[in-house]
Amino acid sequence: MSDLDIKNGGQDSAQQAARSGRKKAQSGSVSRRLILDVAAGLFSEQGFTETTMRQIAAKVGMQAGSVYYHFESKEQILSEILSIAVRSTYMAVRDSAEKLPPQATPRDKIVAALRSHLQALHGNIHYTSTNVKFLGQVPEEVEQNVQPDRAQYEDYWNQLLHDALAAGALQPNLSVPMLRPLILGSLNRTVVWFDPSRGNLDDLIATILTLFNGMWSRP
Amino acid sequence: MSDLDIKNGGQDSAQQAARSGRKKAQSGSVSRRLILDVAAGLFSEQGFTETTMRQIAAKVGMQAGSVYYHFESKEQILSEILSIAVRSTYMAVRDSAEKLPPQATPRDKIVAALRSHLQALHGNIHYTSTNVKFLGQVPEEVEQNVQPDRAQYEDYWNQLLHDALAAGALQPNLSVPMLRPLILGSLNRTVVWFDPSRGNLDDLIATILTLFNGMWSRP
Amino acid sequence: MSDLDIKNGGQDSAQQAARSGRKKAQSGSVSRRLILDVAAGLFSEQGFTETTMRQIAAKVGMQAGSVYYHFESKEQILSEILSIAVRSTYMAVRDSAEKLPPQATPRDKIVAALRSHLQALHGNIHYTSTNVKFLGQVPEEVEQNVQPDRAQYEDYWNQLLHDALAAGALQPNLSVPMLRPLILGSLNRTVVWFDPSRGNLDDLIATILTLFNGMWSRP
Amino acid sequence: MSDLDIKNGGQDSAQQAARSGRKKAQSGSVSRRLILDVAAGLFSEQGFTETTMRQIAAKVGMQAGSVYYHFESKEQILSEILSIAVRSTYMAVRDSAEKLPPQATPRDKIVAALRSHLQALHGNIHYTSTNVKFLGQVPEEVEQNVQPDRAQYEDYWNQLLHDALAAGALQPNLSVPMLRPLILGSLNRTVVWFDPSRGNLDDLIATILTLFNGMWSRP
DNA sequence: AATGAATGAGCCTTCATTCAT
DNA sequence: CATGAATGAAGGCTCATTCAT
Repeated sequence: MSDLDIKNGGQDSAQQAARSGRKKAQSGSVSRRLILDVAAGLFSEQGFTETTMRQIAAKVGMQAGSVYYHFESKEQILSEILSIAVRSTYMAVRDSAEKLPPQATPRDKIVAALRSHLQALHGNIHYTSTNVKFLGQVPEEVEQNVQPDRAQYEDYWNQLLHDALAAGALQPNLSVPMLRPLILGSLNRTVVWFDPSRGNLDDLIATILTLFNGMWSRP
Repeated sequence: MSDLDIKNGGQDSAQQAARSGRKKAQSGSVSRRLILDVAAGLFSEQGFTETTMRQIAAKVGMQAGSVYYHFESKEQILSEILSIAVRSTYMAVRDSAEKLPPQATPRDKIVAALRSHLQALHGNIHYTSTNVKFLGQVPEEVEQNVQPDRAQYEDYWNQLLHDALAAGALQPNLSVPMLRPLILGSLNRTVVWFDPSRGNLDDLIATILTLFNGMWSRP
Repeated sequence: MSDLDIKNGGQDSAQQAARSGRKKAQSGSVSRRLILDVAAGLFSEQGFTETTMRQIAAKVGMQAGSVYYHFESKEQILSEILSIAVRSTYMAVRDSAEKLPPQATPRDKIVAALRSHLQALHGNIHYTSTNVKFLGQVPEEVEQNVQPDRAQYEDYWNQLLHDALAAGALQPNLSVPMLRPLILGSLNRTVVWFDPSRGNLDDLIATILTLFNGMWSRP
Repeated sequence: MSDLDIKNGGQDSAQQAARSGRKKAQSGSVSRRLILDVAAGLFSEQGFTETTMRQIAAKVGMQAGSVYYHFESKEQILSEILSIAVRSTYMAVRDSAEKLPPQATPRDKIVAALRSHLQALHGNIHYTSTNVKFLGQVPEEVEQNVQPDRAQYEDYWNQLLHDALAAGALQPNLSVPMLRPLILGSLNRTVVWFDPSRGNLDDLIATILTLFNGMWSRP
């Protein structure tokens, strides 16, 4: 299981529910989203197992049993949170890299992606930190559910790095399969120790860019 | 709560029991150590809450109740695992940095510490990954118990980096309070994705040193 | 901790639920009251610690876990039983003493209280004997909960006896602080050995009045 | 189960152990008596079930397992405590009543017995209060063990009262089967509320004699 | 859509007891 | 005599989940 995450956010979680055709309510239910938000907050603070359905329900303002009208299980809630985290990060990162002017170099793209990943991470912290903190510790079934989303995002970074390597922008002795999880893991780990309300996110980004400066090939 | 941890861990107490040929009292330590090893393995794989005392006991080959002869609670087991992880890592890192020849530069020391931290991390993976994965998610009481050990290790790294900064070895715009958790967090995160049985640890170290090359001041 | 307690107990809350034809909320009270009744019976027969939640639940016809929907803990159940015992006894005793005609003497009041205390005691035996048997042996927390109720009832008897003493109805050398617990203790102890189904309660009362006849001042 | 208790003290508890012929040590072991004393203290303070073998052992200064060298079970300990309580009280009461001068009246005897019972009760409080508090709540097997001792003591009181009744010393309408448990119950209950370190035992006796003055036939 | 009530499986922990040494 | 270590049964309690209303 490698380190990478987040993106593309939730558009087909509704489809998913539709596909599975079961009773539950669809997409846009306000309650549904509220439950996800509340759950993401609790999961990221206390952990998945440590959070009870009753806690979630209480914070949403309903009874524990009522949550089951919107979700089939606690795991399904987690599953959707993780998907949202991965997809939304992916979308943000890809957008910021692709919207660069045509003359942007592979290095420019990577830098943009890096910055954007960190911004998405800390701008959506309940969802993303749930995702980051529980990587490799979620129930089998949930993992399988998010895996495709993760893979897609990983692939995007692989491509970014491959392009840069092919263009001679990276130190030639670097290997993408080692570099990608290393970079993403470093970024993701900031979720554990960096508090945007106490430190400046731009400072963090600057520090990371300085530290990682060694990856670029010397001119 | 910043990111840092681990080393050399725990073999001592086993050796200790072995060395001291004392008949009784220490013999129990065998069970004790066995429980810790087994628990560390299960915790790091499944999570603390997800691991049951019965699982631990079964793997050790005893009854669940029997574990309580050796430990007061499940939390105490976790607490000791974390302490072992942090302290052993600290010892290993400090030893490797301090045993350098006198003419070693601050940069040499940091490089040695980095390498040693990673080796300790992956050489004692059950203990260290329990520590790394659950940073910030352990029960209050346990956290308080390990906190002093964490702080000591953090301080050691702070000093290492401050010395280097004062000696002009680091980029002058880097700040230690940001750099230290960033570096340690990056290293620690490898616990989640790097598998020494599938990749080469020296390759990982080399890649990290290349990536982090940007932190040193240019000659 | 002195000796005193109990009365008229608990039928109220049932009546209350019945009276108020409210559809919901109170319907749960049926289970609640049933649990209290069953628990009181088991506690008084076997003891608090000796009684298991599973036993209570089984006799009520539910699962052990279900009891926790109605009560927070086993101790809370005990706590409510004791309160019901003490309060109901108090109410019964006070009512019977206060409803006497205006020309009733202090001695008449005490006799009425005595009789009423015994009737409450044996008319609500599960609750009251739980209270009597465990006096001074209940968990700290529970004790604190019932203490105010006990104190109130004790005070009532103190007043009864003081009035009689002041009116010259009692032997002048008797002291209320010694007399009150002695009398109430004697009455309460009947809970242990007197079985109304085998002996006649009025006979018991008559015997007690004869035995205690020494407390009144000789004409 | 009626109310009555205590006497004759322990003489054949040794015989008992001998009879049962099992491994355990006999009679006079210092440890044995120490265990009984400690256990009696803990039982009377905390209750039987609430007291653990480890607590007893710790207070005696040994390991839990070691207690089993002296006693076969926790219940056996309780059993012996109860026997000691009942027998020692019986002996004290009988002695004080029988040592009266020949011209002593039945009433004199009863008064002496009453006084002596209270003195034994509060002079041996750990044993006697264990006995008094747990009346009717001890395990079946233990109850059967003490029952003969109880019966013997009850019979002694029955005889005392019958003699007095036959001699016209008591109110003729009193019945012994009701009077005896009532008297003994009243006395025993003092165990719960009377603290000899805070009140004077002679005052208590005087108060009781005044209160109970109604039982004697009027001259 | 939501709730009150209950289920049932499982968890951590306690504790009397056993037994080889 | 005594202990260290372990057993195994049980206990209080939690919690995801269900379901009739």
